[in-house]
Amino acid sequence: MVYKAVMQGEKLRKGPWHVEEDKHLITFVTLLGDRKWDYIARVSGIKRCGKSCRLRWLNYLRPNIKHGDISIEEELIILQLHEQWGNKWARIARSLPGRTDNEIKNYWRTHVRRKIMQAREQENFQCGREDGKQDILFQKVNFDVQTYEAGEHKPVDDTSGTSNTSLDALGFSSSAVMNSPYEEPVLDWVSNDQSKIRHQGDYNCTESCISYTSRNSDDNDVWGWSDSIWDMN
DNA sequence: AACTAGTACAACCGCATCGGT
DNA sequence: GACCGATGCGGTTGTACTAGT
Repeated sequence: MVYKAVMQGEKLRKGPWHVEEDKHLITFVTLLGDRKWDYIARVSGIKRCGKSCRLRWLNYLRPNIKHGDISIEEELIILQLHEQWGNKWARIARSLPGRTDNEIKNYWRTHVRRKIMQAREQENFQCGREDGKQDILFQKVNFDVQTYEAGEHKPVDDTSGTSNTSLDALGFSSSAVMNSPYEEPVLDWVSNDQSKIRHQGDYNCTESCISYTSRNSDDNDVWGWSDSIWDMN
């Protein structure tokens, strides 16, 4: 592995962390707290800069970090909050216990943007499904493409008293959402959705044609858009 | 089996902001 | 108020892994 192991200044390491480094870092953060990173880097003997130590701790070693797949609830929250706040990953991460800004950012880039591009490719047949319906998340990512690429985000209108989009339409049972640690954000998103659709000029569909296709099965490949069609350059 | 392309994600970099002096 | 180091944040890069051919 040649992860550009360039030494910097006085032999500061770069690249992937070794188990021993992790152990060292955990020990010293436990002793000294997760604040004085330059100090920790110096006294611990870890040949890393404080910044690198902080990042390793926050994104990987910190207790209560959730590793593993982003759940559908979490994804919905990410979509909603991104729509509200734009690329404020740290802020979004605070609404998702155990998830880091880095993880959410990566997830957005690798999963959601791909869907956005797919949505864009299919713009020509919006609402063009045989049954006259359009996938709800398809609509959302289709919406997000404008806000993301413009580097802006539109505040979500207050939707008091507007919503009735059913959770069932999103493929969730109400109880599943209610029992979720993310209950509020999910419900907020659901309740906001109709007004968003109304206010979004590019939405061609009304709520009457909203549908949701389940992600977690082989039968529906709404998420399985193949090929990387997102090109940053 | 070997190669290639695509994907996931850890880690780095640069800039902005904060806090102490 | 200016300076400076530390910290936080978002964007980007590089490598490992996986699936397809």
